[in-house]
Amino acid sequence: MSNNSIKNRLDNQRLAEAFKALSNPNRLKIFQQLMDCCTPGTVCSTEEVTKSCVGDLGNGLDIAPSTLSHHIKELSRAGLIRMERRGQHVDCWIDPGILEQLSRFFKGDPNP
Amino acid sequence: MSNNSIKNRLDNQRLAEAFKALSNPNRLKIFQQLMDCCTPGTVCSTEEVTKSCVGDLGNGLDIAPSTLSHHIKELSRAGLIRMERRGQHVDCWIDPGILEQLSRFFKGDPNP
DNA sequence: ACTATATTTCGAAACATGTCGAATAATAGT
DNA sequence: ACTATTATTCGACATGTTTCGAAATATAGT
Repeated sequence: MSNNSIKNRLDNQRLAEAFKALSNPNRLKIFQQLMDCCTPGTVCSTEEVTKSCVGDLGNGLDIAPSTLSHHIKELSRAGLIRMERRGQHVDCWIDPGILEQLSRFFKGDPNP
Repeated sequence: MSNNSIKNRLDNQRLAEAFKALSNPNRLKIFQQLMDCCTPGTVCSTEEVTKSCVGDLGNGLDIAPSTLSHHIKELSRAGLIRMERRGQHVDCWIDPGILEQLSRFFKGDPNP
């Protein structure tokens, strides 16, 4: 079976990694915060808000900065979010397309 | 935000557990097999097929029966699948509604 | 009762994860 | 250069997960 025929399709391994990234309550909260504040492909901080996404995403989580950094890196390695340095800060946003792909997986679509 | 806080934490917890259940490649394969063979709410084995779902779900996974049993229990504890004994076998099927709920989560719909 | 098949429970070993604090790097503004 | 802010890396420790094999349980058919 050529289950990799379509490039955009998430195979078993990549899917499992995405779910693993979301399996930690703190990481899931970070992801949800990004879902709330960022439309896919758009950087979280607008022009007038110069705060860093990384720092902001720790609000209400009660974890050390090193732990926050680690979680965000995990989300990035799993392909769920993107990050880019912007001065002192590092902006984060949800990978464009990943929400659609994961949503379709649970619909049982043969072409996620 | 005060009563939402508790509600969100519970939702967050339950969601994280669902994703954790799907974070293991073998468990994900089991779940996908159930997605393929079972429509939600319908027992996998039809009248003429008297095979057990639990035993069948181990096909092609190369894991010990005890490991398979453990994984299926995890999927059940996470609320992703249902199981019921039927004679010697234990039938498994996907929890009706869970696919819709998870699909909607990634669409950002405000839905329990 | 005995046997065969299907599934679960238990104990254990190897490995992975979440978390922290301390140290380090990157950048901006004095 | 110095300092402040932000974010990352590192080492460490406690806890959790994956997996197995052996033993136990459940059920059906003889």
